[in-house]
This record gives sequence, structure tokens and C-alpha cells, in this order.
Amino acid sequence: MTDKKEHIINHAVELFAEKGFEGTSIRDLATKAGVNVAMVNYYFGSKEKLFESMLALKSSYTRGVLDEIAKNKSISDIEKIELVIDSHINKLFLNRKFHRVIHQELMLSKRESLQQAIVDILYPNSLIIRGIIETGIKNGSFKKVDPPLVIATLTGTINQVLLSKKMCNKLLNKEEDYVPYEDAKFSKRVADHLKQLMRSYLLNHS
Amino acid sequence: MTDKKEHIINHAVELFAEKGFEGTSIRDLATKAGVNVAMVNYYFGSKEKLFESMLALKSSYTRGVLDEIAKNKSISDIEKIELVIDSHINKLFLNRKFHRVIHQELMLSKRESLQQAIVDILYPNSLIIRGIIETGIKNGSFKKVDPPLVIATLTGTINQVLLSKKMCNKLLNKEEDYVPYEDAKFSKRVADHLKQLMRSYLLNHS
DNA sequence: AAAAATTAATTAAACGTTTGTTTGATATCA
DNA sequence: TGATATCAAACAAACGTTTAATTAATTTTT
Repeated sequence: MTDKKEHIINHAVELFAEKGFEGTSIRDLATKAGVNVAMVNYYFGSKEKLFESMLALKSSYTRGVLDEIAKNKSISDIEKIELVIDSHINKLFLNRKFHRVIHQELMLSKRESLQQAIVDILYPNSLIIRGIIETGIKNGSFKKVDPPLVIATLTGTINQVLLSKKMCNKLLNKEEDYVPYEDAKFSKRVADHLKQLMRSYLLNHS
Repeated sequence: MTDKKEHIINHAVELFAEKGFEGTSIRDLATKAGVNVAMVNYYFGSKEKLFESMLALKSSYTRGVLDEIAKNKSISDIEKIELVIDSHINKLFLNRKFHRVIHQELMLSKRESLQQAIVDILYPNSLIIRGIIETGIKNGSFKKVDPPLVIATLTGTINQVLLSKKMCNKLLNKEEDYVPYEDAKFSKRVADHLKQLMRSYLLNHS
């Protein structure tokens, strides 16, 4: 992947996140990236292939960390969940623009092949978390919960605050121009909430 | 609102939910609704005003029920939360197409005036839930939780399962053509999960 | 009640833009 | 010299929208 291609992709993520795939024109993108309109098709072939290239480049960040947490044998199950929460929030807050883009595409049923590609990016993570939860249940350290829905709660809560600055600020009673995602206090607040929630829900006080 | 306008709006909700605002063409819509292309502009003035009309018509369902739950003095705080969960799931599952549309628009920063209108639709509901939680904390029946983030968890969990059939089915290990949103068993499953989650998190066992 | 006049609804066609994409010429570099 | 990169310009197709003519429905007048 050349510098120029990455440069275009990075601007594409910004625009796709703000205006959606259909709402972003090649001309907008070319202007913002400071290149000629023809360069996008020259490098990527088409707007849709540009999107696929973006997926391929930006989805690489997902794997790895979660796996290590799951395999770690020196920490308890609930500590694993807490580490998962921390790393997940960290990752999603940092890559929130890209995350917004794939969330959009996941909701739409145009371009269904891309939908499958996005599921393939997101699903492995949920599988790992599921493994931790089910192990905890077998161990007797966790209560008998509904693992898929616990995952929906974890990711759903983070998505809920991540996907709309306007709604998030309204919910938190913050002023309009506050950017919660760049405030370490806020990401810690979300993490603390989820950790306490999971502790009280998962742990078996027997 | 005439029958014809409502008829067009109902088809617009379907298409907007599937393909997004930019991804839906007036010609697609006219064909699907069985009317001439010119009728959309004749009745609504423009594509954007059609969207606003849709907002005005379809957002009416939101208010009312939650208010009654909050005011009810013959049930406990946790029972109020459980009723909120039931009515919320019921409402969102029934109106999931419309909910998907406003969720999309909330994520994008094109047409910011519409964003504000959507926040104004969603926010009052969260205020009522917040009131219940804060009352519970004052009563001593609830632990000292972070009310805005509890709301984010409630709505986020429901959104997470609601916004992508493909992802939802993958998470639940269901086959591709299963429609969870029309299965009463599934909505009960989500409701049970959220109720147990909230019970163990909110209740003060002192 | 019938006829005329007025308003509303519907249509096919066209309008001007914008869209993604391609071309062919020119510049840059190896 | 040959390959790669960049450019302004043009392309056809699709877009939201408007027009002008026609039909349907409603109201007014006789």
C-alpha cells in the first residue's frame, strides 16, 4: 500500500463517517485529499473498490489484543472481562470514524457483499468475548447469563455513546461543542460503568 | 395528512431504512409506492421535506406510555424500570424500520437541522427514564449508578440487536433468513436479559 | 339536476446538475 | 526511452426537480 493510497483512504474514512458512502462524492474526496478526481479511479478502480481497500487497511487493528487477554491464565475471568472492556473502549474511541463507517454500512442492505465482509471483521472479537463468558459460567465464577446478549450490552453501550456526538452530549448535559471522545475522563467513565455493571451481573456471590 | 401522503411516507420509511437517505432515489420510491415521480414533489415539495414529514408523522408514537409508568405510584422503582424495558422493546421492535432511519441520520452530519429534530424526538424519553433512576437512588432503593450511562446501556443493547439482522443472527448462531424481530421469543429473551441485568446492577441489597 | 367554472390530481417529458468514470494529453521519474 | 503519475476535459447515466398538458374531482351557477 503506497503512501498516496493511504492518504486518500484516510480522507475517505473522514468523509464516509460524516456523510455516508452515497453522500460522499469522489469530487469532495479528491478536493479534501488534495488530488485530482481521476486519481481515485486510477488507484482504486472505483468508489466501491476504494471502500473495500479502506476495509482491508483499517480492519487490521481489530485482532490480537483480545486473544492475548483470553489466553492469559494468571488472571481471573472477571478481570479478563475488565481488560476486554478497557481495550475495546480504547480501540473504538481511537478508531471511531472508521467504526462509524462500518456501522453505517452494516445497517444498510445496499452492497450486501460488503455487509458480509464487515460481519467477518466484527464477529471474531465477539467470539473471543463469548469464550471468556462461557468459561466463567463453567468455572462457576459467573452466573448463568445469556452470553450473546451480554456481548450486545457491552458493544451496544459503547456504540450508543460513540455514534452521535450530539445525542451523547445531550444525554450527559454537556455543551454542544464538547468532544467526549477526546476526553480521557469520559472514556474512563464509560469503562467504569461497564465494569461495575458486569461485576454485579456476572459474579456469582455464592 | 391525506391517505396518499401517508402511503408515500410508509414506502419511504422502508426504502430509507434499507438504502439510506442518499441511497434512495425519488424514482425508486415512486415506483415502489406506485405513483408518478412528480407526485413526491407535488405533495411534499422536495425529498428533504418528505423526510421531515416522515419524521413528524412517525415520531408521534414515542410519547405517552413512559410518562404513565413514571407517574404510577403503586409500583416500585425496579418494577418501573422493568415496565420501561418491556414498553421500549415493544415500541422499537414494532417501529424498527423508522428507528433505523433516524439512527442513520443521527450518525451523519449532513442536514444538521434534522439531527436536532431527531434528538428532540429521542431525548424526552431518556429524561423520563433518568427521572426514575434518580428517584430510585434518592429513595435508597437503587445503588449510586451513573444514570446517563445506564440509559446508554438500555438503549444501546436494544439498538445493537435491532440495527443489523445479519450481525444479530451471527451473534445468536441463527440461520441467515431468520427474522428475530418478528419472533416473540426473541423480544422476550432481550427483555429478560435487560431486566436481570438491571435488577442485579440497580438494586441495593443492604 | 344539469351545465359551467374552478380546483386538485396525475402524467410523460424535459430541465439543469451532479454523479462516477474515462479519455488523451502532458509531466515526472527511472 | 519507457513506465508511472497527474491533469483538465469530456462522457454517459442518474439525480432531484419543473413544466405543461390532461384528467378527475369539486364547487358554483343556472
